[in-house]
Amino acid sequence: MNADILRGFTEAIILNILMESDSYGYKISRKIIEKTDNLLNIKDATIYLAFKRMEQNDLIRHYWSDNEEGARRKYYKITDKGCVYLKDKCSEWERNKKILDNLLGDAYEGKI
Amino acid sequence: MNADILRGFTEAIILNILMESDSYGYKISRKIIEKTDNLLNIKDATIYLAFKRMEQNDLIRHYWSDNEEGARRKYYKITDKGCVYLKDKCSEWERNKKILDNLLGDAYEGKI
DNA sequence: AATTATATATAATGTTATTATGTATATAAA
DNA sequence: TTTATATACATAATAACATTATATATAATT
Repeated sequence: MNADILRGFTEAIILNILMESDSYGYKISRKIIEKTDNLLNIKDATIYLAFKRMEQNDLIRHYWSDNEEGARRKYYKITDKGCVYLKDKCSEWERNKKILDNLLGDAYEGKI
Repeated sequence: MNADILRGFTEAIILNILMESDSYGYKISRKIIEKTDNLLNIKDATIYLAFKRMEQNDLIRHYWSDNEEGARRKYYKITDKGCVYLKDKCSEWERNKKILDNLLGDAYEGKI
């Protein structure tokens, strides 16, 4: 389960989930596993580090849930700046897909 | 020109070029620029570091060109192991493309 | 009572790309 | 003829980010 190709896109993945609804670390972690049918498992630490970076850059903001039962949850909400960032990252992904398809696609076929 | 998405795929890009013919650092660097219409410029140092790693892992082997005129050139040739590695990386790319398309594709549309 | 699931957080480590820097030759421009 | 540019290789220092390891804490299950 090598997530190295997704390097630099962890934040966009998280932000896209936050577009659906506010959420928190543990739930996002589970959601990624579920959405990718267990093919991608972004580690907890990776997510919390991404939260930190994103909040510093004002892409997200947090609030604590006030539910008495259960462990406390730190919810995150995407900001306007976060929306713009996500949009840009989606464009970047489309562009990069074409580039890498082009660089990996032609010479290889049929030669092995 | 952010090449961060290509992290981990520099070697595959180089190997794919070496599938066409043996080549050397400077030429490969130019070829990537040409092939991507100047959208991707992998730095010299990145290529030479990749050469080093790949030769240590027996994915490529070098020989010096014997041309008297012009600066000397260190040619690289892909090995059988390199071919297998490239094949695996291409599969990984196809897999990761689906994963990231899935993670970026659905919630975003029409919401901004 | 012990284990598992839920939940957050940080330090240490590893990998890889970039920048900066250095060497050297050949060709084109001034 | 001197200078700049293109060709060609190489390494050290830096930066970014993902993972592993580790720590804490509560709730639910066995």
